[in-house]
Amino acid sequence: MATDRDSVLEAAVGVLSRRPTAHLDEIARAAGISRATLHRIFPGREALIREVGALGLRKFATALDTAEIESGDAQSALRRLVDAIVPDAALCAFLAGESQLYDDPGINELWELQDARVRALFLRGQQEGVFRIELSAGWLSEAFFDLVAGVGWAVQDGRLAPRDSAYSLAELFLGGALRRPDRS
Amino acid sequence: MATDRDSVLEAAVGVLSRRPTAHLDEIARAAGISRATLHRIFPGREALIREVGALGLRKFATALDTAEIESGDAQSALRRLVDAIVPDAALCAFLAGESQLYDDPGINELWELQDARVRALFLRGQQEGVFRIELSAGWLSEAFFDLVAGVGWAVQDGRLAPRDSAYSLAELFLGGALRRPDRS
DNA sequence: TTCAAATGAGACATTGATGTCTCAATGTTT
DNA sequence: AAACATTGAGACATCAATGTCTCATTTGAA
Repeated sequence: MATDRDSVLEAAVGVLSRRPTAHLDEIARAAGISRATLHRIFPGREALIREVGALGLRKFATALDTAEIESGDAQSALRRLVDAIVPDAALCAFLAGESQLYDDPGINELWELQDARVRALFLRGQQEGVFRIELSAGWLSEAFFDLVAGVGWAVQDGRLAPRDSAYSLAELFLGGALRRPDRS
Repeated sequence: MATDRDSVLEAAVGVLSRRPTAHLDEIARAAGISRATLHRIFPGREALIREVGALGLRKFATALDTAEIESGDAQSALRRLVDAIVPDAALCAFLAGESQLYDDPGINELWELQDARVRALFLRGQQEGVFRIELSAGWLSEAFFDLVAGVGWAVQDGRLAPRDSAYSLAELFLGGALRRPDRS
């Protein structure tokens, strides 16, 4: 089902999430195609970047669906989300770094939509008494995304083992850095 | 004491941390000088970026010094670090996003130095029984920096009130998102 | 095998940012 | 006031990346 376009986009992410200013030459080489073909698929750099962003948001939305974040208790939902999103953490890292993506109205709208779902998850968790209410749902949502992007970068650069990534993300975000003195 | 160069660099951070590809025109305007003068101070774009990076690392090192992260118990040290670094969070956001900065050996060495100090803080905290040992000191250090950068972005874009930033950062990182059921 | 489509390699033009220069205007020192 | 230094504005030249084109080669289908 992964069309030709998508496989090129995947390769582009690998390059662009590290160096957002990489030349088209480099992206084409990473995708195993020539610059000419790359240009035949995507009319230009701008279009390519936009498509990568759209792919990222599609995958993000799919992860939210897969995790069924609207169901069950909020903590389990968030843990499911972590598991679903970690494989695409590099894509999130790209989304986080490419702030100019959000100049595009279509992209921005799609982002707002997914972001609202995550914020709603935290709000729900706060109402359920699961998440802390001293921190705003907006900040929890933003910080979560920052950490997902951080995982993406760390894994790509080999500073974090992929095996550990979901655990490290979930434990730090949910439990914080402090050791709990009262683990019954 | 803030030389002319530094005031220009501060202005550059404001622009570059948002849009890393901003033109020199824009940076010059933000600094209130002409492109010609900007060019007289910094020989070129590359030099400017490098200087911004160096300023960021200098400020980061100063924050570590100010917070005396090598003294006292680890948790208090980290809280002092949060207070010391939050005013320069935008600079850290720039450092986090500009990965190509670390191609420069001088910059990279300076970064490694400061990063090692932060890692040592977490390691010490783990040995003191303050920080969780299930998460590696390296990951704690990286995640902390990710959140500092996240605070920088959020404050710059008006999504987080500067007043709340230190509290939000410290509480989330140290205590996590979960409400503690057993707060005696 | 043969024809059609897609691809890769490279040449070339275009474009936009950067780097360099001059000069008039402003500000500063003596 | 006069000499000096600094700045801003603008006109170029330069350069690197992108966009466009052609053509030989490969691939795939009939």
